Amino acid sequence: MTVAPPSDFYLRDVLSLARDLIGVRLEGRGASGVIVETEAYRADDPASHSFNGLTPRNRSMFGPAGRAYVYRAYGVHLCLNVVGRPGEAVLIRALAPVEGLDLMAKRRSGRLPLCAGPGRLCESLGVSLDDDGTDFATGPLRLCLTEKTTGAVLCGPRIGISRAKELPWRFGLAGAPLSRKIPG
DNA sequence: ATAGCGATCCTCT
DNA sequence: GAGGATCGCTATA
Repeated sequence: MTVAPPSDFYLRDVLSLARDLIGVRLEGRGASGVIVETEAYRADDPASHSFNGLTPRNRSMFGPAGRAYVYRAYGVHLCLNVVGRPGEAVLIRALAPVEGLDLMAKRRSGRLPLCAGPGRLCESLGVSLDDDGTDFATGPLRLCLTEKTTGAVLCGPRIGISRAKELPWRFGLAGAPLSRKIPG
């Protein structure tokens, strides 16, 4: 039995949301994993896709909370976000694989790691651009609070951005398979 | 271990 | 026309 987060789970400060998504299970298309790494992108944040206002690409960031914002990065990979308050979102950067490891490996053509990295986990879960705007309670990708994994949560600077690099808005579960180690 | 680089293409200026 | 919220391969140490 799975329990979706209450609707107000997403309607708080995005830093708090990013921190609390650590340990939550994400399932999609025959595979699942526990979220172990996230990044927060705030409305007043120069690194956020929403910083310059509503555009066709980022419209999901201004839509209802608790939905997906999926975009293509570097013309190659996909990245998956959880939408919070208007203009705010949490990038899912790594999962600890739980179910459907065979399917993940097949989707990844055997390349490792399976889910450490935003592009990798999208490939493992079969995320597509069509998932943009879908609801995490009822859509093809679901978040489950059941048996939330707990542990020490570290934070450090975000990865791969050129602006607001210094802000410690990346969160990771200690000891988990992260995309990159968090110092400290 | 770390660094460099190409892939690939869409979005926004 | 520039520049990515990345990844995987290659080279050098």
